[in-house]
Amino acid sequence: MESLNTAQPVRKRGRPTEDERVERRTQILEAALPIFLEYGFGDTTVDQLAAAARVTKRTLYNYFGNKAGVFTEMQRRLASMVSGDAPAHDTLESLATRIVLRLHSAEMIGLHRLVIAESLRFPELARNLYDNGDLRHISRLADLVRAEWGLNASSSSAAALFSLLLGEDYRRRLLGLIGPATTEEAARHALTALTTIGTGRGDGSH
Amino acid sequence: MESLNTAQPVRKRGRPTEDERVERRTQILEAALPIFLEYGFGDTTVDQLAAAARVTKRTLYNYFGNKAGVFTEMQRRLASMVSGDAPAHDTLESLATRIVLRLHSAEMIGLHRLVIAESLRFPELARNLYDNGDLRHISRLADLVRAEWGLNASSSSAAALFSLLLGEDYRRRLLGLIGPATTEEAARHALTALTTIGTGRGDGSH
DNA sequence: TTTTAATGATACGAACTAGTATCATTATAA
DNA sequence: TTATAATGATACTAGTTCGTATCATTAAAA
Repeated sequence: MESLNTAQPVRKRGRPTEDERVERRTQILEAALPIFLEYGFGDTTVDQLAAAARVTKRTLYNYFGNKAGVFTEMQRRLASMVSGDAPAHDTLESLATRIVLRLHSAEMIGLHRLVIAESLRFPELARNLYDNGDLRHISRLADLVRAEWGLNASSSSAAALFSLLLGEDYRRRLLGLIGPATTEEAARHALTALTTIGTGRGDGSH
Repeated sequence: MESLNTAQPVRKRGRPTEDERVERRTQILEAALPIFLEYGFGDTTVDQLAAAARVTKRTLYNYFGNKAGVFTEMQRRLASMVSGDAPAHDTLESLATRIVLRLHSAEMIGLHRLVIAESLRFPELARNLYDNGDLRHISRLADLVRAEWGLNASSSSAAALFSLLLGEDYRRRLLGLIGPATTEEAARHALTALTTIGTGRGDGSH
């Protein structure tokens, strides 16, 4: 069921330098990510991983020991991916919009689905996603909530706001019922959530 | 070395009546549920299912054709499980508490985790969970929101309320980071969510 | 130059698994 | 009573997959 040789750019053979080793390492991990995202851990075969990275299984086992080794190594590279980079200047609305756009993207939905599915087998993966994802987002939201709404807005506002930024649409996307969010949808969604938390009643009125 | 059999209640052999057939059918499906919840679809073997149901593979294939047949048949029995039965008289607070207690239980978290993991392979399962779960909960919440808060509270209030009833704790449970909710935690959680939506700011103050 | 570590290509073994087949058995249906 | 459908118990087939092994090859290291 796998496509056979489609003009592979044959790799050189001999002994690699140290730089080439680290480069190949990242190359394998980057190739593994979309495979795991699509097939999950159990239904991804080592042959798939090797083929995607244009590497033989021999090399793959040489670098990572086994399949779980590739998986757990990959997750360490995801910290920056799940948290995203924070612009210096940000308003609550722009931050909320960026969070929605990010968490409702196809890549992040796929990643979350994978991590949830494998959370019992790979607890570190779940912990990593939560600490570097949710917690950082909530922390940044809390800073801006205090800055824009004053100190009487307790820290639980940020957590509630984050839950609304996910909302039903996020659940629908996790379940594969709808596609990723557009920029416009994300902005509208963020604004609605802000209004709901800021004024109550959640009817989006002003 | 007599028998490895640990006192299995050996089943009778001959031809079963129609009643016995339906009974055995449900018996197999009920036994399959916890297995699928624990191991997922891919890592559950047919031998496991047969052993759990105290039935031979022969019988299992006779009833359900194949492994996916057991899985998809099982999901039809989950409609009532995911929606729950609705008491005639309910206040918004009691309904919210019951929803939290239900959705944050170990069984429901396991089910959701499974459905999310297999949502791409079994889209019907995801659709079933969402329609019979989320949508019904939101609908019931919307009725009571209108009844207790008046008609000016739009229907989006119910969806936002539902998102808060899930909240960060639900995410933590999906990721296996914390255990199921106690009755007290559920009641407190529900009250906080109601206050957040009802008054805004989400600080739980009155 | 010589040695050696790493690789490509490929084959292989061990284990597991879905699904089928065989045969005796037994209770239901005719 | 007799024929038959369904089962238990178990073995089996065919396919898949993880991980290892073999051998030639090549470039870095000594």
